[in-house]
Amino acid sequence: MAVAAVKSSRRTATREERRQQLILATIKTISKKGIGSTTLADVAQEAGLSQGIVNLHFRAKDNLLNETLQYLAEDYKSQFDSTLEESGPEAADKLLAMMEMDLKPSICDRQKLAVWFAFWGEVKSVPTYQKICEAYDRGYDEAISGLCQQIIDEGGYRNVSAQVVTDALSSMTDGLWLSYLVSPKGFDREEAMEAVYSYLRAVFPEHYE
Amino acid sequence: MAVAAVKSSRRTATREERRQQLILATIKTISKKGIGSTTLADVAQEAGLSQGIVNLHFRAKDNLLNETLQYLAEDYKSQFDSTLEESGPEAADKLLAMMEMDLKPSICDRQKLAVWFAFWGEVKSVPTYQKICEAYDRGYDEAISGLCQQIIDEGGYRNVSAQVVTDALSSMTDGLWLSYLVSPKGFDREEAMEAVYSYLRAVFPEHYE
DNA sequence: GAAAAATGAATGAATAGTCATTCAGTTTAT
DNA sequence: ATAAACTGAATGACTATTCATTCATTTTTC
Repeated sequence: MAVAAVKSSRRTATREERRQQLILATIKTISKKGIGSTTLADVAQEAGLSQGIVNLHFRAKDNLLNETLQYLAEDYKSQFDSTLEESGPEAADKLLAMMEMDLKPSICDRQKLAVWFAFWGEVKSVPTYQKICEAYDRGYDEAISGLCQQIIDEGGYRNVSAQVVTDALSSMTDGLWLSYLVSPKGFDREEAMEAVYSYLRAVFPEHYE
Repeated sequence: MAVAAVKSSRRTATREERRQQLILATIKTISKKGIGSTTLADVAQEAGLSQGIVNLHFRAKDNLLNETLQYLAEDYKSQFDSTLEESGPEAADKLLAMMEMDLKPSICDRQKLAVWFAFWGEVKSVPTYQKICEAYDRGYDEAISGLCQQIIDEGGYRNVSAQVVTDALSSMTDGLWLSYLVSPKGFDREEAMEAVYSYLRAVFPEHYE
């Protein structure tokens, strides 16, 4: 008999494996029950582990939630970075690729969105969430406005501000996510992308016609 | 001595007065503590009333929260309706007025936004919230797309869909609200309005140049 | 028009349930 | 054998809900 692969039912895992497993269980649980009704028992059960496990690995619930938000932000950032790398070479191609990324199923997925909105819903009352979200927004903003500026320079567009276009585009994706969350039935990826595209065409006609 | 006005310390108020007072206290409390940490004791204290008062008037916490969301939606709707009435006469004026309304301080106020986002954060896990939000979105969508269609017809715009423009505009305001919530320091009403305006100018040049 | 009776709004202490956290003991890895 | 990971019952804090009681206001009675 071949050497049996290490079964996944190994009782002990490395600290990092267990932490990630718990974070994923947290995401799943929040998307099902909401952040307010997510208990540590729910998370432990979702992970198939015991009562006390979260406190063992995260010390306190606060921590688990902060790290979950951090995880979401990093997950987004990494998709964001690889999209930037893989697309191109023109700035206009990159910008379009970024907008498409925001609407593709691996990002614009109702489960993940529910978790993002759950955290956004507490931004005003939980300073840590605000800090994490603010940092993540800044990164996004810089990348997008850099691309917009390049496009503006290339096209010699007059009366177009990179910052304004960035505000418009990033708001639009957040808002489209909300509409998907609230009205999944009425949401249509193509139509959503068309909303973004209509703006790009309108402000950068040279590049997107 | 003039007849003393009935002091506001009257111990009993009508059912409706008390309910509204409690709803307002709920909004204030949620904006400060978040929906997850808002207790009935907090709400009662904010209202200057006693422990059991919420259950007396709303039967259960669920109910108070549902009615609070309903109240927010109606409050928005009424500002929305009066903006529509007072502006005009052209559809283009009305549309611009609606967009300006969404960014004026009485709507785009961090306290109210925190409460909206708190509810949106639970939309996926609380079906009642979804229903209320969906209905309110539909009303908004119909009004805006009606105006857009009128503008399109007037201007003879080709290749512009009223629904697509509506999606873009309504997403943009939701997203701008989020950016205000997350980064109040970095938010600039003028710049936000400019983002919306840049889109309007771009898709309806005849009307907004 | 005053006193008595009735009404129902409001209180706040008591209850019952939920949940984060702890920790003594168990299992697994080295 | 020792250390580390893990368990799950126990604990204590917190909170929604209930309810007997208090009290302001209105209605009725004489």
